[in-house]
Amino acid sequence: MATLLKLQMNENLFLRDPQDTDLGRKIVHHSIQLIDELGLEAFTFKKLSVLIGSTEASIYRYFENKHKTLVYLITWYWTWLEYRIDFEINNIQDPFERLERAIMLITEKKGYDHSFPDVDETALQRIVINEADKTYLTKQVDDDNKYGLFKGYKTLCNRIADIVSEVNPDYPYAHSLVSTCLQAAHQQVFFANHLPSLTDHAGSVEEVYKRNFMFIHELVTKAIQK
Amino acid sequence: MATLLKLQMNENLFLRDPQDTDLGRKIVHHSIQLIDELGLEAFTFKKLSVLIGSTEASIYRYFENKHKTLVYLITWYWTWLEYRIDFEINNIQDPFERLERAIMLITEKKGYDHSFPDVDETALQRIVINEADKTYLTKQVDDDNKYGLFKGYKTLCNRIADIVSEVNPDYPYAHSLVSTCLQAAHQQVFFANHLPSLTDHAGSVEEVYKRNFMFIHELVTKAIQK
DNA sequence: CACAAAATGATAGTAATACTATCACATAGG
DNA sequence: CCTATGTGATAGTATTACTATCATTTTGTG
Repeated sequence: MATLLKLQMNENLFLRDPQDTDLGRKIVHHSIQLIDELGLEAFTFKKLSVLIGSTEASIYRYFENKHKTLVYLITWYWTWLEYRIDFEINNIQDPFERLERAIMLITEKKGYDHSFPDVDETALQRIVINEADKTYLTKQVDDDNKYGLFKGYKTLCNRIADIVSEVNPDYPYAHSLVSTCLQAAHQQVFFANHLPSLTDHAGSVEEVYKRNFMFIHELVTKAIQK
Repeated sequence: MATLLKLQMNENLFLRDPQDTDLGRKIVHHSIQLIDELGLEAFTFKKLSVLIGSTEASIYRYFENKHKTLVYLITWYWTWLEYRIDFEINNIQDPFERLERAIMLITEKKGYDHSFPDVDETALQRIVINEADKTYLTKQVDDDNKYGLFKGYKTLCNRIADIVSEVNPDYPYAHSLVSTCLQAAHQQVFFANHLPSLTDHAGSVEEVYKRNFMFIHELVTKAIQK
């Protein structure tokens, strides 16, 4: 039986902490379900309120708007991913092996994590694939950044860039390389599903993920080779 | 004096060809200006119609909705970029040099091209940086793809992937590598402007673009090295 | 257990958005 | 000249993205 855990989230992501109440947890759980099902554009607080048998007004007490809700969910995912990387490479000494494990974790298909019963990580990974870029591709990106809304992503990126620098301290593009690979990790899956001529990954879902791991692993390895 | 040119666009991108009439050209010209200024979310046909002294109804006769308008503009950019690559590498024999020129063209900051007087390529490049991913990150991506709306992007990607394969026919991820680099080419600029801890590119605008060229050039070169 | 405080629900209302429809007017080409 | 096409003017609708108010329920604390 897994230990129940709670990830610490930046307070500017919400008005009332959704992890603290029944309604809050319902909002998180069902917004994942509904964004996955409808996509961000068709997702509304009205539809969500009907789904969970509550009201728009109540949901607005937790999240300022649907954009902040998305940023919250996506940030939760990055924070969770960083936690999993930390956990897994904790007692590995060899920097290169640490890097390999990290690449494995960012490129693998996610399953349900029993430590977080309200979050369907499989659905959330699909949301990351389809919607994550929309968190920052807005006119308010600088404001949002000022309030620390992207700290989860930046911390994750820096964490992995540090490992890159452990392997090769002279490689000058560690951050660019990692942010590029984090992007490719989900973008290539999207392309394999919808615009297959933009990738070389084909076959079953498992094969796509496996091939994507090999592509990114090789890309990173060669890029930072001394 | 430059020759005036017209890029052939997929007919499913519009209801009436905006390149054929005064109003159409005004719509293209000012939608670039307005999306650049307001961002896609705040851009509306109402605001555009006021700006060009026309009406919403008239604009709807050219484009089905603002999403299609964006796809049209972004596709125009990819088509233009491919034309420029073709033009520039036309009489270069060495595959590696052809590839280098292509990477230069996808990563360089764009200036105004007098062959297309209605299009402000500098503003359009900013739109590509901020909004391009939104063309396909939607629930209707498969429908849109069926109607050929992404052909411009796919053709460009394949064109460059072919050059990659000329340099190294055994590299198995030519398409993935190119789509990843096309993405990085604008994403890294966005990060340098708004989320600088996600890149290693800093300094003046010119330095950011130059460093990004070097990053991507090195990434590709090492990736496809035999 | 009582009571105050906090959370939720019910309801209403508003400005803006994303369209669609209709009809009149302009004009451009054959 | 006259017809077809394009454009403008105007109106209307359902939905969205909120905000506000007040009643009711739940909860934590003394």
